[in-house]
Amino acid sequence: MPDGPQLPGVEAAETTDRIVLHVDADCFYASCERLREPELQESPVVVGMGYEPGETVGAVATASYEAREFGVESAQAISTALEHLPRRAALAPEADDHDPELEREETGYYRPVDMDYYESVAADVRTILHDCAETVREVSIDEAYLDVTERTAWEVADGFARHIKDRIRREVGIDVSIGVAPTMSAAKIASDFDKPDGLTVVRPGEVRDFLAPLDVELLHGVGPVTARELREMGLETAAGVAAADPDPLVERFGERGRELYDRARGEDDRRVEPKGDPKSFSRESAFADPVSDPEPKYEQIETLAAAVADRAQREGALYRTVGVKAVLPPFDVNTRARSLPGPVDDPELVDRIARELFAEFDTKPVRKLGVRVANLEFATADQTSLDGWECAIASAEREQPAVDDGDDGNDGDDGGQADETPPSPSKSTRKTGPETTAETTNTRHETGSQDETRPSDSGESSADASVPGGQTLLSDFL
DNA sequence: TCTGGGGTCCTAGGACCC
DNA sequence: TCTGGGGTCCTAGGACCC
Repeated sequence: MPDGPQLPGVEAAETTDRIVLHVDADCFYASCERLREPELQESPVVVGMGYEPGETVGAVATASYEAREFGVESAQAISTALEHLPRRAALAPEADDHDPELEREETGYYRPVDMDYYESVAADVRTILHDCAETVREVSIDEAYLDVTERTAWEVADGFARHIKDRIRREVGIDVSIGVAPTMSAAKIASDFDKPDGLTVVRPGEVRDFLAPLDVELLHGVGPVTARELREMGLETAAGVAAADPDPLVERFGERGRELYDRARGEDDRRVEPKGDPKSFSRESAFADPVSDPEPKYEQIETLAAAVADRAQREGALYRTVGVKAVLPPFDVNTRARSLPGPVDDPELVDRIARELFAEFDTKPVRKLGVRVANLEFATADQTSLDGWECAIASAEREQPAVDDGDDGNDGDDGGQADETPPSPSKSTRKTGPETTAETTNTRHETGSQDETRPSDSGESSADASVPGGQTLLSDFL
């Protein structure tokens, strides 16, 4: 995004170097666990899912630096992590057989993920960050960009960053690493440069030299696939990319190639902006072993659909698209989605559509399932005033439903959604919600398109669908 | 790394509209 | 009726990030 609206002659002011901080908590989940269990302070700590007895699927969410020395890494499978670092509790009962000294050194503590608690810690950190900057962009629970141009100057930027680190340690009790640079991308890399408890300042004019020796995969947005391709092009470091001919990069990677080239040269004119509303909500879960039987899979779908719908409801979001994900062995990711004519808040409909979309996989072995809602709309403050007439529309619909049907019917599935009559959200929970929505959609399918506009959706899935316990389901909707 | 969960963005092709 | 061009929306998949 460019710099926003500019009047002629104002550009000069806009080129002033920003002072951007990237603040990144060190092994955040593990730090949180230590916060409430100070005994864990010096020991290896692993936070993850799937360590509970009987669980076999799961992965490491965060490993403390002590644990990393044993080879435990983020995203590592639980089984691998346990090989590297047995859990302490598991060894304790046999303490007599072991050298206590050894135990202390070669075992670690495991704690299950507790997002609610980490959220509360993150909120405390956020308060401090907002206190220290004009603009804060929260990237994730443990990471944020700050624009502090108005709060400090380059000459004292390291002291300013030090102050933030100290405040967070003193008032919250965790360590963060901070990168300071004139651009977001350089600040991000700088915060990683000296982890943990790091502070790296890259001043204007130093960015390209700072980046030059770094491996390409350290550039934000370069993962294993892109790194390999870059190497095949003979580009190993940021300096290599920066000195390369940009044309082949753009040819190979499209827009990303251009971005890569710019970033490697230290060019990045993005401004720190607050994060907007979320774009989607999803829930997924894996089976210990691939499941072929439809029954348990539909049970999972139901659970996930309910969780997603509930989340959207709690966040005050309406959604227009419902999707599912089915991961088949070995790791074949399939997604299916369907959009509705208008935004809804309708848990039953989420469940219904998810089941239908999933039908084509219901007899296949599946290792993982997901349900998602997207195309979100959030009621904003000024929209709450619309609630009144939304209700009015809703009741008008009840009296003369034909109006809505006719309207929806003639514009097909796409195009024209944006400027058509405001879709009336079906305000869930009430029994009438799902029915209204289903009817609307139904009508659209039957009369809206005389020729099948989405054969794969409506046609096939209904044909071979055998939805357990749901004989009303399909007839209702299709 | 044989692979958990929650996200974002980009791309390509099809359908549709004018 | 073989057939242009611009634009948008939708779906599916992929790469990436934490």
